[in-house]
Amino acid sequence: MTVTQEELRRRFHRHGLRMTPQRVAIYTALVGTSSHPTAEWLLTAVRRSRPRTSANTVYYTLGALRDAGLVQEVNYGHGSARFDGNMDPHHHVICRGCRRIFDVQDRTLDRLTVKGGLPRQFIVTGHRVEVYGYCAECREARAGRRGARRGPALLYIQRQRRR
Amino acid sequence: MTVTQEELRRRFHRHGLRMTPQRVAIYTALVGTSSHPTAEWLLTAVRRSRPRTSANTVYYTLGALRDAGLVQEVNYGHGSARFDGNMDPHHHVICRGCRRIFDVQDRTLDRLTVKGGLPRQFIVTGHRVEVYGYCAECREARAGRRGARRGPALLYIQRQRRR
DNA sequence: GTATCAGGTAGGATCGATTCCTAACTGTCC
DNA sequence: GGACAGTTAGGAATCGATCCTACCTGATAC
Repeated sequence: MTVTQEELRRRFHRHGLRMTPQRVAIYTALVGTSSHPTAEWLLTAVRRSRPRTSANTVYYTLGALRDAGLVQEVNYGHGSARFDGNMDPHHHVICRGCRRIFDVQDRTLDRLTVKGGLPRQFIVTGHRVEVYGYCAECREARAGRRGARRGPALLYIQRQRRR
Repeated sequence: MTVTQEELRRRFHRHGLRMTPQRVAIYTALVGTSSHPTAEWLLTAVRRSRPRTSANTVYYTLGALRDAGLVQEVNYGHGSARFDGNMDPHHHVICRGCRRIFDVQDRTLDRLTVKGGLPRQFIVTGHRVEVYGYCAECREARAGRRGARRGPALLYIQRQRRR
């Protein structure tokens, strides 16, 4: 997705955010990818055009964009926070192998009914459906070591060794 | 929930886990609460009976229990990982104010159909629904500063009449 | 156009959760 | 009872994220 300079100005202005080269770079990089990048990925991306950008700026900016509702933070544990420039209603499919996050646009998931008891007087502001599994690339790697674990596979993610 | 010594032995043994006092303490503490505690909370709990238990042991044990499928790790970003001794299919309600996590048991949420395109050849192993909002205690604190941000209406859940 | 200044940036220090490393310890099985 | 792989403790190291501070600069008013 691309955003015109004018639309960019409007979005930033609406939330009282200054339009600096760093912010424009960070925001457009984020809106321009569907890869749900980490702050570090964005830092690297931004440094291609502005090598002296600091990590601090990326965190500060992402925080500001998040608070303004221009961007959302999606965390599934396991290391760094991920960010998503797509603010349209959508849910996520997460590969347990490579940890990639894919988008799913599905109207029916946007409207769910909770029958089971919510906590008393709980006000619902939103919800999110996460689908877990294995992408085409990872299913093969997994096919080898089959049967080692059976599981209510749902709801748990194997931690990846940090390298 | 409580677990007999015998059942405990069976569960540990099934996964080739040794039954040490530390592990028993950690596991029973986790199964005995519905508060989705952090590793640190568990460390404090365990140290009441075994003061010399190290943080490392808690992490190591939680990792082992998680990998064995006896426990699940539930992360919603914001600091420490949370753990859940409840392995029955259930979903979570998260208060954006105090960050508490409540359980929701709802059969209909366990069976969702994703119509929107999943990535090609993606194998689904599970899913989870997270409901966000504000608990009774936090809604008041929030009532003051109303209207500052409107949420993306997209993700909303219809609340069904409580039986 | 210039001044003004709150908001933004850089860079280093710090924090906090988690993992790594290593040596000592101990359930479990034979 | 002995052997040994799995565990534990404790400290060091790592890494993402935040804090602190001084400097800088868009945006607005003049």
